[in-house]
Amino acid sequence: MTTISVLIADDQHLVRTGLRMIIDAQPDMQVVGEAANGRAAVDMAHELRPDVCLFDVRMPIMDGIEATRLLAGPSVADPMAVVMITTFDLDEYVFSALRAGARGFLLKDAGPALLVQAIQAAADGDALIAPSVTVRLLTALSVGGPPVPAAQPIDSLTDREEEVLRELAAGRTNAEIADNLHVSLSTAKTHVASLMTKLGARNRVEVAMWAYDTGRMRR
Amino acid sequence: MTTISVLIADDQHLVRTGLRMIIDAQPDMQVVGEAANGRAAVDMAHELRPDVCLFDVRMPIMDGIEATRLLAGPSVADPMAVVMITTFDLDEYVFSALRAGARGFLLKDAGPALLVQAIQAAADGDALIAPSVTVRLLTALSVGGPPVPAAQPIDSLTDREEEVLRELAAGRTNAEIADNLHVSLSTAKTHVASLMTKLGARNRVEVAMWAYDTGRMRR
DNA sequence: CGGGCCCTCGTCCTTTCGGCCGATGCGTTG
DNA sequence: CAACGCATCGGCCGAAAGGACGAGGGCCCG
Repeated sequence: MTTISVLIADDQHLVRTGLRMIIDAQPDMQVVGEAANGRAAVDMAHELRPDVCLFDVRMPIMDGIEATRLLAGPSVADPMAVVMITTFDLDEYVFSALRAGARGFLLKDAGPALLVQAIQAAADGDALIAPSVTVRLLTALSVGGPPVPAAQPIDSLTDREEEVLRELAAGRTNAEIADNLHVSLSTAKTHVASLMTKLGARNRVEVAMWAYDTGRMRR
Repeated sequence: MTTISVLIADDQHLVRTGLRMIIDAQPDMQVVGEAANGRAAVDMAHELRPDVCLFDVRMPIMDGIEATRLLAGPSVADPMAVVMITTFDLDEYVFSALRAGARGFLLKDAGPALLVQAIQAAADGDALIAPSVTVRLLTALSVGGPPVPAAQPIDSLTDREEEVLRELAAGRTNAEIADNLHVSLSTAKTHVASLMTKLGARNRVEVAMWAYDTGRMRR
């Protein structure tokens, strides 16, 4: 029996610690690293070469999906085993995660036992998906249409856009955003417009929702 | 040295387990119960009488604020020590939580050490608030106006308003809401207006945020 | 049966949003 | 240096949102 090394990436310190304690409590598993964002997670994964990566979907700087793509994507030579965790069970995430090469997909309301099983499965080269998620998968597959909705990478946001996004998601008007960021109303509107375009949102509410879902909101 | 008994309430299983492991790892603390929503938390608190309650703000059925009010509110004979945890550090929460009688307020990205300290403080009859939250508190207090924004219990929403709220928080426009609920644009606008009034929101984005924060949105 | 709450719908008006242009400057990169 | 991305700003326009009203009908409760 070999010990399974695990790398954790989640932007919430308490969550990381909780996951670590659950995993370290397993006799054959050990957490070898923690990262607070996707960028750091990718770097650490390259350095530590853990048996399994445990990534949260929503993380600042780089989200878990993108990190997974870089570590286990189709074009990666030596793909790693990545298990994704998310608070939200939105379809988009499941598909994106699996497309990105994830070997597992769990919801945060899963039990510790399922987490351990998922890690074990990923280490074995298998994959475990939360039952509730699987149902959605199968439903989507059986409904027909393209097996999996086309991927939309979402252009990465510029620094300024991230700032505007936070303001917007706090319920600020364009005028308030302009004031807070010390720019003209025109500029604020320009940034908001490009946000909507990049995210494919139809209005600012959708942008705000996206900010919440992907963890871009200060929390 | 007496052992501090702790009741945990969070709707996410993994988070509960993580918190439990952190707390149980302390020599003088022990988790005596877990609840997945506010209603259950209040019941369990009455039954178990823990030294400290650790509540998440966002929970289904009944949120952590309301649960805190029932256990530690001004009108409670024998108030309990409640520490609140939240992903979001929106001002509304801080004030609401403290008004509801909370003895602590932490962000989920706090470290385990801070969590332990906060529980210890609450058990001692003290209170610990996350530094980053404290800053906001002091700022709000120094800005002037009423020391703490007047408590607004938030009139309970009508059934129809709840429906409109869900539509709105999904990013729908007034016209779309009207169509989906089979009412006129005027009616949809009326409901949205009353939602904003009741929630004290300045625009629909704030309403949508509130829907997310209070767990009214699917997640 | 009156009063209150809710849902419904309407009008009028102002503000904000969102789209669509073009333009300047300033770095970085090839 | 040229090209490009990014941030900044402006104007214009129609659509949407939001505020302030009034008003009718249904339903329940005292």
